[in-house]
Amino acid sequence: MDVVGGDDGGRAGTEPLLVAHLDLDAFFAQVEELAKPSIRGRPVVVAGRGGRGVITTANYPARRFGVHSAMPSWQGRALAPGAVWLAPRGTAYAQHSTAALAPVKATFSRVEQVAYDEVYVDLSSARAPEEPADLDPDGPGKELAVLGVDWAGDPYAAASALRQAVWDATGLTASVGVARHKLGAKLASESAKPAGASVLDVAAEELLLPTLGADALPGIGPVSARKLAGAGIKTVADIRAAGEPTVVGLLGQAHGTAMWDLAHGRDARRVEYDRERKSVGAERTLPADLRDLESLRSTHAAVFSEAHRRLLRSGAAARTVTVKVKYADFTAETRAASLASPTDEEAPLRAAAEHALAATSAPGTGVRLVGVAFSALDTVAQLLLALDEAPVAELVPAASVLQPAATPGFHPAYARDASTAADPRLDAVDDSAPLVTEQSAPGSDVEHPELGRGWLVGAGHGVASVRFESSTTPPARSVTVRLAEGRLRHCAPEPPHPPTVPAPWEA
DNA sequence: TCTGGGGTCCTTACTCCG
DNA sequence: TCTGCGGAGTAAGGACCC
Repeated sequence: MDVVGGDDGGRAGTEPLLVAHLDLDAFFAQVEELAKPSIRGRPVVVAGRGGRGVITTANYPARRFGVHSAMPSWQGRALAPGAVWLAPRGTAYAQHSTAALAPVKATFSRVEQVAYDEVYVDLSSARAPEEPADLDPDGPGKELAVLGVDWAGDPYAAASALRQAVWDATGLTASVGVARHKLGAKLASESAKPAGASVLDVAAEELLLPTLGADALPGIGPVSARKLAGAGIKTVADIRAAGEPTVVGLLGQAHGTAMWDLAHGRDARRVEYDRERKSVGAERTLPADLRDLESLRSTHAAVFSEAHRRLLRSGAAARTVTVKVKYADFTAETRAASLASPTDEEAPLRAAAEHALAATSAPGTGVRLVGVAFSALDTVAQLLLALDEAPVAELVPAASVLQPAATPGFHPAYARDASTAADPRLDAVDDSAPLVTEQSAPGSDVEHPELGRGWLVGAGHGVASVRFESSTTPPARSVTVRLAEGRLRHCAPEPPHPPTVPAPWEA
C-alpha cells in the first residue's frame, strides 16, 4: 500500500532533509531470474553450498513456502523441495548492483550504499544538470541528471524516477520510499515492496509507527527484542508507554536512548555518503569441525591468504590483525595482535595472525569457523603522502598493491570484482577457463563451443545438465553434456543491460 | 544436518601515562 | 613516595545489519 502524503507541514525540527531509501527486491534471486528465463516465476532460492549453509535470498514465490533469508539451507529444502536452488554468483551481483545504482549516484551526490541492494539518498543533493557525475557520458546517469527534476519539491516524483532509472538500466525492480529521515524512508520502501514507490509523511508515519513490532526499529535484533519482551514490551507503542528510564534500563544508555528516539519518530542519522572502510577480512565455516592442530593451522593459513588478498585489493595497509575462532558449541573467541605501523606486507601480518591464533584455546573441543580480519587501516595513498616526513625504515613498501595478487588457482571467471570480469566482446570460448566438474556449483555460468552459453543445472555421474539460455533467449530445455568430453567450461556472467520489456508498473 | 559471511558499532575491562 | 584520577589507547566480546 502506498502511503502517499500531501504536504508534511508538521515536519519535526528545522531540518529540511528528505531521504529516499531504495531497495532492490529479492536482489540475488532477481538477477538469477533475469539470466535464466526458464526459472522465471518459479520459487528460486539462492543459498550457500554444503550442509552448513544458510539461505541468502528467496524470491517471492519461494517465500510463500515459508522460506526466508538466514534460514539454514536444510530447513529451507524441507519446506520448498521443488524450488530452484542456486549457489550465489558474486560477480553477477556486483555488476548488476553497480549498473543499477549508477543512475542514482549520477543524479545525487550524497548516496549511502548500505549493501549491494540498498542505498539511502539525500534528496537535497541532486546534482545540477551542468555538473553530472564523472560517469559514462552515454549512460543513463547523465540523462537523469540532465532531466533536472525538482526532486525535493515532489518526493513521489523522486521515488518514481529512481525506481524507473534502476529498471531502465538493468531490468531490475526496486522499491523506493521517501520520508523526512532514514527510519521513515525504510518503512516507506518496505510498505511499497515489491516494485513500489511510496512517500511517508509525518501524519502517516505517526499513524504507522506505534502499530509496528518493537523489532521493526533498526537496532532491535533478537536479543534486544527478548529483553523488551521480558518486560512486556512488544510494540513501538509499548516502548512509548514504558517510558525512557525503563527502556534505557533494559537496553543501556546509548542504545536505549537511540531506540526511545526512533520509537518517537526522531531519527538523526545522516546519509553517510563518504564512509571509509574500517576493516577487511575473510572467514570460513568448515564442512566438519576441526580437532587437530595441524588442520587448524592449514585452514588458518588459507583463510589468512584470502583475507590478505582482499586487503591488497582494497589498497589499504593494516596495523591490527584479529583472528576469530568459533567452536562447535557456537561460542567464539577473538584474539588481536598489532604491529608498530600499518603494512600490507604478507610476512609481518601472517606472523601477527599466527601469534593471535596461538593465543586462542583452539582447537579445543572442535573448531567450526576460522576468520582473519585486518583493521586500523591506512590507505597506501596516505602512506605515500607521508613519504617526505617519515624515516625510510618506517615506510611501508606499497609496490605490492600495484600488482594483482598471484593466487594459485585464481581465474578471471571467478573474479568477484566487476572490473576484472571478462570482456563481453570476446565471445569465443576461453580455452584457459576451468572445466566444469561434478563439484561445480549449480547456477554457474558455463559455455560450450557448439551449444553456446548457459547455466549449470547440476552435475554428477559423469554428466552435467545445462540449460543453454541467457537473459534475451527463450527458455531452454536442459541438455545433458558428458564431462569427459572436456568441452564445457566456466565463463564470466552475462553483463547487465537495459530491459527489452516495459516495467511492471508501465504495463 | 541446526544456525553464513561481509561488515559496523558499542560496551566493558585493562594498561599506561601524566 | 604513595595514591587517586582521568584520558587515551587497546583488546575482547557481543549485538546488529543485509
